[in-house]
Amino acid sequence: MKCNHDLSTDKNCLLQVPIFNHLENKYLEEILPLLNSKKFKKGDEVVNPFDNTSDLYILRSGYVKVFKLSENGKEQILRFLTPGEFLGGLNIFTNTNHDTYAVALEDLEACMISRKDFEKVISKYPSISLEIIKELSNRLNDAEEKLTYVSTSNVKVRVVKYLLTLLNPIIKTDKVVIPMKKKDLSSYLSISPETLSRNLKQLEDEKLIKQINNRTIKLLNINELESLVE
Amino acid sequence: MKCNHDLSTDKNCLLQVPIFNHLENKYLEEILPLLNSKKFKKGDEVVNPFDNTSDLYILRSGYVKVFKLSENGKEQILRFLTPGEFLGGLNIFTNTNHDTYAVALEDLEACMISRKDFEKVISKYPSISLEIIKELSNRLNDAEEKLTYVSTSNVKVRVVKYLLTLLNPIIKTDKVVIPMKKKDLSSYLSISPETLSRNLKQLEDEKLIKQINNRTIKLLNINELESLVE
DNA sequence: TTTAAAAGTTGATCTGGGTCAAGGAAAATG
DNA sequence: CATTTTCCTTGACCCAGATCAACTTTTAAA
Repeated sequence: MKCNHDLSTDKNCLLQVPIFNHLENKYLEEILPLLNSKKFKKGDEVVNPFDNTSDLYILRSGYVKVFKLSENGKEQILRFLTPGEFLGGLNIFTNTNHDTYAVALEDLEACMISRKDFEKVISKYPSISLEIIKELSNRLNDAEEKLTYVSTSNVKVRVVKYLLTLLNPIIKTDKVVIPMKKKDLSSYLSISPETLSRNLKQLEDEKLIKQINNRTIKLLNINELESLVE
Repeated sequence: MKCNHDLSTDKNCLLQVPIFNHLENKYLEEILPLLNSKKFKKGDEVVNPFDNTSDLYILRSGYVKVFKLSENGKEQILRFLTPGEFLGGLNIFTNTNHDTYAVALEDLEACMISRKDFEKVISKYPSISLEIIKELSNRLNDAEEKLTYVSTSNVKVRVVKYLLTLLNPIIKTDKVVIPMKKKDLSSYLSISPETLSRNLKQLEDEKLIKQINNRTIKLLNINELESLVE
């Protein structure tokens, strides 16, 4: 985890990120010196509820899983973060410990800004707050939607719904790639790995999908799949 | 959980509400004229995903349940709002339809501020954004914690955990009052009404609680209850 | 106050999905 | 590269909690 100052890429970081990239160039120049680069290796904890740093990270490259642990030690994956998204914010914003972990799923680079500096930036540029509010609103809705599915829909519906989210709306293809281990996917969907495996097999038996390899799935009948989830 | 404070004026409404009450008096005076009072009868929909108004409501008195409906029509209660909390914000902040409903559980009064006016207020007083960020962060954490419990803990643990949240940390008493219909509680806990009933009975058989009446429960052994949920 | 409707309880029954175990596939490691 | 470790799959089994039905209690309406 080494820190360095590479302003050109830090600037790319700002330009890439929704919470900053709406600002005018001269303002970005002001924020730039406050950023530090930080690298994490696959498996590193980016955030854990026991460290007391309350810095904000902005993901520049890589892939992060965010999860909680229950009292019996089971992992519930809450979301995956991709470049451009921020993490570590919760504890910053509320000053309370939220028992949320974040682990790098691959080597990754992040821009870090300290809590103190971030508070300065926010109060100077209120539009950043609005972007954060927007993002938090969307995360909240996702979480509440997920809670609703888990409590009211059966596993098959949830699996199919997930597969359909993988469809790229631009590139018209019926092949989707699961961007994580199936073990992580099963945690994300709140089911056991065995049940995920069996459900995919059943969908295959019903000629609705074809598992090309471990991560790639061909959707054979998208209309039929869509009608299953509503 | 009724609020006993007199919130009969719009100004009291501002003073009572975390997202505004940190502002100086002179600023409150400025915001005051932008507020409209609005009353709802028990059962009225305060927010529904199909109306296109994106006003913000601040609850002055009464009690609101916020929920989603699944594709099979089942209701998942997400949270209950008490005086001082805001609602309607999601659609304001993100401009997308989040399929969330809010219904008055009793007659209630709210202060309403239009989206346009609220945007003005926010950009003038950035500290309001910070309060909203704080509240959204907490709601997000609650939702994600709930998702974790529902997927990893059994019903008994969730019921006991809920009962313990009803303990008032100030007034030392072992009697708690469930502030809603058991039907709504079971939806909130993501279980069936029958299962809730049976679990409460079982806790009574184990001499851990005593059901005084439909809504009042005496916790007979708080330490033991706490150890059940870790 | 009576009546109707909704909420809550209890018993009987059933099943979706969890758990355990064991073997095969993939991925990390040196 | 070979080897070790982790991941994935499949079968056998089981149980927590849902559902259905009948009855009681509470609440709302008239």
